Amino acid sequence: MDRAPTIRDVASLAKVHAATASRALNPRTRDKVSPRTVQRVVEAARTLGYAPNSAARSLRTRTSSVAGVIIPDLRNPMFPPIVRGIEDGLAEAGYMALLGNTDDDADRERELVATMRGRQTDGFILATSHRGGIPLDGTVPVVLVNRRTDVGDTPSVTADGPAGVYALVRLLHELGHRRIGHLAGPRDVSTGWDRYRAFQDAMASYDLTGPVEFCDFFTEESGRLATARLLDATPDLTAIVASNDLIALGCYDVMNQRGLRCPEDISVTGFNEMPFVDKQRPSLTTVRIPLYDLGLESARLLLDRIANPSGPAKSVVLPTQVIQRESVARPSRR
Amino acid sequence: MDRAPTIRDVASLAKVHAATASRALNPRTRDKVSPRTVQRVVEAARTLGYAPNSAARSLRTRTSSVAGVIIPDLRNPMFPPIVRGIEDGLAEAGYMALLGNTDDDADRERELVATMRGRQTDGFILATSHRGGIPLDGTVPVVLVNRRTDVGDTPSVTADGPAGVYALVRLLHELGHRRIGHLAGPRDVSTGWDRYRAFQDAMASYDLTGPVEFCDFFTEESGRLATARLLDATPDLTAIVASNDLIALGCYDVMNQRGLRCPEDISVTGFNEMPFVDKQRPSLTTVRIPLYDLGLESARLLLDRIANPSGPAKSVVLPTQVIQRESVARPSRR
DNA sequence: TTGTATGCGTTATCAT
DNA sequence: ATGATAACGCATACAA
Repeated sequence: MDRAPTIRDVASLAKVHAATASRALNPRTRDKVSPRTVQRVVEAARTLGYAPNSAARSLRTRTSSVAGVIIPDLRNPMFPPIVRGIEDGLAEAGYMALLGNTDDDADRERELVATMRGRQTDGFILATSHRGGIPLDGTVPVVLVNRRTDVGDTPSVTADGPAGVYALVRLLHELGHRRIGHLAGPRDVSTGWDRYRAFQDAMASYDLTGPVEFCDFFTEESGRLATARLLDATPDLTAIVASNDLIALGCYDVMNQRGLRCPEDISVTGFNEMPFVDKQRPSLTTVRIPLYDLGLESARLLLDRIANPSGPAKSVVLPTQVIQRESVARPSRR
Repeated sequence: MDRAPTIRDVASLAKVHAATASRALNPRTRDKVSPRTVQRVVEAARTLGYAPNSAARSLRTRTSSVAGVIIPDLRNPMFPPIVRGIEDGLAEAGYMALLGNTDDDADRERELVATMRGRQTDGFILATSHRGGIPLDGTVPVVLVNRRTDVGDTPSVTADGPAGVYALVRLLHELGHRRIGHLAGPRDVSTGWDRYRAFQDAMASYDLTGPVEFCDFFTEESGRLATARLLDATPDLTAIVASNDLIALGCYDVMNQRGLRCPEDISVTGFNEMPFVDKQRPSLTTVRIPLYDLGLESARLLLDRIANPSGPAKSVVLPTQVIQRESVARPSRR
């Protein structure tokens, strides 16, 4: 278990000075070295199996080729595809991801950011969900994925949720539904809030208004509670637009408990196609969000920000797609 | 955008030398400094918002408090809970995880390991699945999670798959099934192979033998292909034990296509409870594997190995639990 | 084009 | 108990 070769070992094998070896090995400075020397150094590096010590490099250059990725909880099925996209995007530039889960705890988030900054993270991708400010002071590049802040000075990559909501409401309207309710997401989460507003707008465009109940969280349990309130307040609904799939599944549960059939009695739609919702009973109509691409684009945007920190704070919006399944049908007389 | 405070800033604020500040801030050397000095230094660090520069620390100590975690694909629902457990386990010791996906490509795996080693990774947790050797030379601590190698000199954390298979076969036998088939996982994956052997053993213990078809991958598509072969070869089966849930879902598909009902015609069991299989049609009987705990224990085991590299190569086996649902029933006359 | 010198921030060793 | 000093490996400004 002898020590790993350093650049001095490479240099002495190539019979040059360490500085020259460094220049020869770095693509950016390679043109300042004669081709023959480059050749010798590269050869020496290969035979020794040299790999640069990234700690030393980080210390010297103040960069690490590592990005911090902070999400609420990897077990939420939204995030694995996003994170995978992020990693693939970062890998395109030789970057790696340092992953942290906050469990939606703002203190934990601040703590993670601090720890990661101590680890020389070159930038952050935040997928945490609150609409409030971000725990960063603008001295380090940040990209938001699947969320925006209200003050729009942070680059973000989001899906066009409102367009998806419009499409769902249009679908239900075309099927003949007029009494449509909404199970909204938390008010302080940008995606939930955007969908709520889009729902109101879409309904208004058909000269309708619909009852709304807000969920405290994007969970089945919150969905159950809100569904109960919604059905108690407005028993004659024929369709329910849920702010995401988990809430829709909670809605399924309450409907089952109450002996209401889907879609015969009430049509239900979700949002954010989750794995296996096509195999639910009934299979769930939902909106597919290009999660992997959201991650991929956010990584590219971050790399762009790192390379060019003072550029404009671009935002990227990706299209969504309605996936119609068994959970919606024409309303029946009730 | 002024520079982050260094330990010298902390030291000068606390009116001590940098070396003393270092000792005061490091829990391991804190007892070599007078309590009053520790107090002053800690206070100074807090007021400055000091966070140690981990690149400098790594360079000096040759450790990074970072572990490499290598998995096939985060989008496989097995892995998010495992990775989350790993991260929580690592966090207990101030470690973070550097995550890499191999897509089951051995070259990619080697490449990732090399890159991560260059980043001063203190150890590795491998969740990749092949039974062959690992791409590491024994100079760096490694723990396998949810897999074993055939040469048992690498510490591992696995679930007791064979016990789960036994329990499933016993359940089916008690319900009255005698013609039970197995959709086995890939031969070169330890979990699949172990379950295959456990199936044979369990069947033999009831003086039965059952037809087996191997899947090339743990996917729905592989499950569909193998199910078709199994049913073609042995049409009179009353129960099918699938090597995991995805394969079982593929089995559902083929049964649907062929007009076979589950469980009326054939009972089906999965393995590795995946999210939402309780909401499938019919809800799937499966074996729950403590994925989060698998990750947590593997992190602890790795930390143990890092602290004590020459100790024995412990392996941890965690219990599994059968979750009985609608997909199994007494066999009907056919 | 190449060599020399220096410092990034931390901690281990030695001296006080 | 604390201070002084050096070294980890690399990249760069400057000199040659």
